[in-house]
Amino acid sequence: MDQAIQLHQVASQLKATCHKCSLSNLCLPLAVEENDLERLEDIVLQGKIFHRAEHIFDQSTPFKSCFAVRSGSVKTSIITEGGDEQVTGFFMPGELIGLDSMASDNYACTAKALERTSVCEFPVDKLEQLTHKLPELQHHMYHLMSQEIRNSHQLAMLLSKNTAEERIAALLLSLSSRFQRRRMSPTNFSLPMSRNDIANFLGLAVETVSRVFTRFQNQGIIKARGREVELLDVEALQLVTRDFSRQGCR
Amino acid sequence: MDQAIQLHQVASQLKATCHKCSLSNLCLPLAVEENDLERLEDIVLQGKIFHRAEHIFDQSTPFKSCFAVRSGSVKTSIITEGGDEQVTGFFMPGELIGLDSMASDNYACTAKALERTSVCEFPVDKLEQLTHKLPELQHHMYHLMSQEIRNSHQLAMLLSKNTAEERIAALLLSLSSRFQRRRMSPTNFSLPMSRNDIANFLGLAVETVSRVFTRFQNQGIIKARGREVELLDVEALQLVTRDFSRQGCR
DNA sequence: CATATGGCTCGATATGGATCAAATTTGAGG
DNA sequence: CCTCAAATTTGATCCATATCGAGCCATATG
Repeated sequence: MDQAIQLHQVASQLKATCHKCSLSNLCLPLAVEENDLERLEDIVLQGKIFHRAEHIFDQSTPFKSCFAVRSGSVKTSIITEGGDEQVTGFFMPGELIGLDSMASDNYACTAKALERTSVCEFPVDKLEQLTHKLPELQHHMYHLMSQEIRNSHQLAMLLSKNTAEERIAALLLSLSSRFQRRRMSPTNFSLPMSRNDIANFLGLAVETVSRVFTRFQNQGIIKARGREVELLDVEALQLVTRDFSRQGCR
Repeated sequence: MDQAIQLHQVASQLKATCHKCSLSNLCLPLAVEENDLERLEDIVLQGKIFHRAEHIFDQSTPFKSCFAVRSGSVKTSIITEGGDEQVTGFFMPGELIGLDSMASDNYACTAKALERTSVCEFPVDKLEQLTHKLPELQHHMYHLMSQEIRNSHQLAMLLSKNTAEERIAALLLSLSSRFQRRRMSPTNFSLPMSRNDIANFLGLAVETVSRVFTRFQNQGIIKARGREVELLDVEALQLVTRDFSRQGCR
């Protein structure tokens, strides 16, 4: 086959289709007028696939792009000089990764696919140029970053004031509402991350996470078999989290 | 005196002078070309004074402005439905408050002056318009917000993985470097916040904070009389924080 | 098939820091 | 200088969770 034609086909495949994306109501396009969408599509590198455990980017390598999750899920974490890992977030479809890196030349964390995951890449230089032209998009970026700060504060609060049960209930409810946002079952889903990741993220020992899961199960609040979770009594979970707002924590 | 003249004088006093501000190398003007500074000055309401314990803004009231600290210091905190307070940050001269509120119509937290404090007010609607015109300023805003996310992650890390001693050492070092940035003594300063605020911020009991202070003192690492602190052995402090980076945590 | 490996769970024990109670210091008014 | 309230410190006890040890299951490997 003619190589030029082949290249053209590849280009067409890569050619973005934010228009058609089912996540456009969550992701960046949300902010953009229909007729400006093409401009966003011009800069995005769409549909990159990563397999389980593959790195989307690595801490301390040159910061180039933000990434939106299209399908699958991603874990971000910081590796300290001591070699400890701290999970800083879990990202689901429609959510944007890399906002914590815009303050420096290098990525502030490592992003790893938790399963087969498809992402859209937004090169920051182009993204910044574009937000400069589209005030709505700029506003949306501020919005997303601000939300990220708030999530992070909520997490800090969870870590500093709440018990193991409260933390885990909060995480389950957060995941639940994020599944719901994507029109999936809010009570019946499969956790993309291991108990280890949960423990690390919530500042607990794996054993504690495990124990709380079984305790919840014995109380009839959830049903859990491995990563498959069913929330049997959402109100009870909300009660456990007490004054902890549902949308908090990531 | 003629009222018109009087008003004019007030206006002149309020008229911004980012040009002359000694903090312009920390604050927003940093990003702005000399000849664009006037435009920033046009939108800023400069030199508002708040006394100790006065609120600069309140959680859940309409979000209007970000504030830069000019002198003094500010504490931000979230009040949960249960009535608990969670301190989310301490802000020193040159630092910007309110970035966590840009995602919503209301302030996400309450900002309270810890002492007699002067702030510059940046109405967000105008600030956004201006960042739209000045790409450098937009970039700087991204930078600041990203830094805030990172600080918040660092705090979460501190809260989830580190001991009481490590947390307090990290806070002292953070304050130290922030004083240094303002060309003040990095080893001899007075804490703007109470032991209670420190405890709340670091997720500890007041008693624990107190005990760690005396322990550090007995070890000859610091000297503390009330809020006056002298860091006698910075290296020892850094050693305590282990793998915790100095600029982290706020 | 046997063995290794990683993820998860369970029980027993240890401990850092919370909590409770009380003494001491500091600071603002009068 | 005195008084009262608030902030800080100190001491004694308690508890949630880490830690250690071990077993179990599923999947991967030689």
